[in-house]
Amino acid sequence: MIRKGENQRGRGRGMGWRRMMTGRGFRITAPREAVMHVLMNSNTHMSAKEIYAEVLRIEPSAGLTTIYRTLETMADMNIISRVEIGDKTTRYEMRSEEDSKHHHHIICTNCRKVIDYSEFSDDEMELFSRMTANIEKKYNIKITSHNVQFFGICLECEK
Amino acid sequence: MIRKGENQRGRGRGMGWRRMMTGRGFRITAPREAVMHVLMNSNTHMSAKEIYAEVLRIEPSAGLTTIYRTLETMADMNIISRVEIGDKTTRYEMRSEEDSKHHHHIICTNCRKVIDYSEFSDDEMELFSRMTANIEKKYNIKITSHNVQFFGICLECEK
DNA sequence: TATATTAATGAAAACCGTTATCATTTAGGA
DNA sequence: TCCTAAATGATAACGGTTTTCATTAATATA
Repeated sequence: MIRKGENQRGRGRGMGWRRMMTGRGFRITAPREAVMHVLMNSNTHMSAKEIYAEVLRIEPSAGLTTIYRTLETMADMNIISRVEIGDKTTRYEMRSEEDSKHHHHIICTNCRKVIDYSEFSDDEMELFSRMTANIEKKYNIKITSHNVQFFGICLECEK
Repeated sequence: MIRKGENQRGRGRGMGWRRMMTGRGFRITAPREAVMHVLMNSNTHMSAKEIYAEVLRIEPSAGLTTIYRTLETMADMNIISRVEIGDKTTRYEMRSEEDSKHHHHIICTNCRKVIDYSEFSDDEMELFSRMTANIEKKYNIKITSHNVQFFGICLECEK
């Protein structure tokens, strides 16, 4: 059982979510604590069902519906990020200060494994902001984010 | 009714699909003709259901299942492209010679409208091939394709 | 601290895009 | 023209997600 406020690995980091929630009139509940706990202690991109399985170990009475609702809420508040990798399952990952460092995904089209890629060179950074600016001007649209995926076949699947 | 071989807008272009199919032992059937006809005369990214609705006007006896199978087949053969825009529906677009020019998508997160973006400057092109090479070396993985999406709010949704 | 208010929850059913099953039809080579 | 495997269409199944609704519980307030 988790005592509220307690958080081994996530101490300090990623702790702002409670304030973000209460600040917007949302309540701090046991299922929400559990979901955040799981996500903060995970370094992979988890599906709702995977998160649910972990949450059950902490909050055995939790329902899958609530997991979906919590993830939706958290993502809308930019506390976590949705990750789409091409199968029709939405995955999620933390987005606390440092973790939110912008990154792209490398996806194995065979096993759907995902590798994060965040070592952007200066010209990569610059090019993307230039592309964004170009698009905004040309199409008169406000770009809020972008998503870059590289597809391939990973080592294990290759052999 | 469509006569086989006839194709107003798609004349010449995109006509190679029959050969690609027969060459690989696939048969030319009425539903397949209809799906290709619809896609060749469309300039938007259509879902299976949208394509089905159009196909019914040409081949009223066609079944939705066949549409899904045809799209799957065509996409696997690189005759058409799958387009994922974040809702969980796969969309498709033609991929004949000129049309297959590599392009990215700008997606309105409100109405899910998609704008194609294909004006790649030389340094954009070069940067992407450099990124690809970097990733292949660093992660020892063979990259086969990439996907770039820009998200924002389109003009109509903005007002 | 007790209470009232309303957000949040969990169970169940509904939903929606897509896929599997299977008997029937048909394209295209013999 | 006939044969045979490929393709089809109807139906049911599937998997992820959302809706519904009665119940529970977090927090503002007295």
